[in-house]
Amino acid sequence: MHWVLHVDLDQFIAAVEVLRRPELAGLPVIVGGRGDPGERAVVSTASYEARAFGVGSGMPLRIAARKAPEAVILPVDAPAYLEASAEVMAELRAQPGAVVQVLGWDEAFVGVDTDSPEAYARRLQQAVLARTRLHCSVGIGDTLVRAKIATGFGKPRGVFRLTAANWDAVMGEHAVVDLWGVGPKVSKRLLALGIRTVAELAAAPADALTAEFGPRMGLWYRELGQGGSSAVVDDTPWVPRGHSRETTYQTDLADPAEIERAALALLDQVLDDVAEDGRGVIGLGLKVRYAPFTTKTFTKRIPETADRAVIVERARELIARIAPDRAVRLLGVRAEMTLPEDARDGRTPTRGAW
DNA sequence: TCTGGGGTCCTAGGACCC
DNA sequence: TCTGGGGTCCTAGGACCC
Repeated sequence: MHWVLHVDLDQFIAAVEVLRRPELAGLPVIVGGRGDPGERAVVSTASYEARAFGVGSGMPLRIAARKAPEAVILPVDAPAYLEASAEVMAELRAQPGAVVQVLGWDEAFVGVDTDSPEAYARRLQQAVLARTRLHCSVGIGDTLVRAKIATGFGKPRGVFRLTAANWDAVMGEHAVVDLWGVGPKVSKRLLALGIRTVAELAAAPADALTAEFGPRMGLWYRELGQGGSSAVVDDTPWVPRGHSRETTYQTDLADPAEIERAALALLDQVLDDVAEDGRGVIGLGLKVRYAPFTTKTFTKRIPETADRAVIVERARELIARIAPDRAVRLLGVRAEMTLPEDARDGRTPTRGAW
């Protein structure tokens, strides 16, 4: 029988840091920003010991340091995590019969035909541990959505199975926000329709949902409430659609000339990233956060044939739209890229892989 | 509490064309 | 001046994920 496994490394970033600093084992460890709690930055990952103090991902580093004064705070070292991630994914691909779809640094779907998915999952955990000294949790499902949600019930270091057989019993009374792809905003709009639980979403009339969310998303949310339908793990290599760089400045920028310089510097990095992929630019985006928290985005199409000088010229047109009299806290530049020939049929895995 | 950085996809509305 | 229906492209904004 075909199964979808969802593999998720436990406290991945913190675990990688502890591996190379064994003296940190058992201590509260927080990884975020440049490791300086005095700066504007947030927590990337906290170890379980740090989580016991109420520290969690996305929390401002300053607050985290206040909650867990004893914690060791480390800077983010992306290349190290990327390397560890590659080892993990290679081990997943080495499992017998495994089709692997990577979702991020620390998680992947594994499609496999087996009669005992739990035994397969346990062997997979052992293999990953033996190769990387990292622990993971595994969700087993008959759909991608169920496997993904199952993992949360298996943490840490566990295995949990979620299928059509126990979906209602396990998830029916959960709030819709516990579903993968339903956040606080959609949750609120659903509540306004009288839908609070997963079971209520699963049974909601389609026309009410499509009226609120459109034909595509409306039906998708209902399917989500039912546990999803796709069970296809797609190992087609991921093709990035674009690149972006974003910086929050430690002190707000007020001088327009300085703002322009900062934006052009980000653009330079983004264009280097695009060039590294050997692709062209078909769109530009400029994101501005005026202090304190108002964010605006400007976008522009770019002819596929534009060279770097032309792209920079178009970018200047966007930069010129930044309000000259407002302090800027964050700038972000995004480039949308041409798709390579073999990816233009829309078959590459995206969110549509569901 | 005071909010990072890198991504993806969806929708609405206006411009423009036939 | 009033005016249908359908299509595509562009821009802005929203939402979500890790």
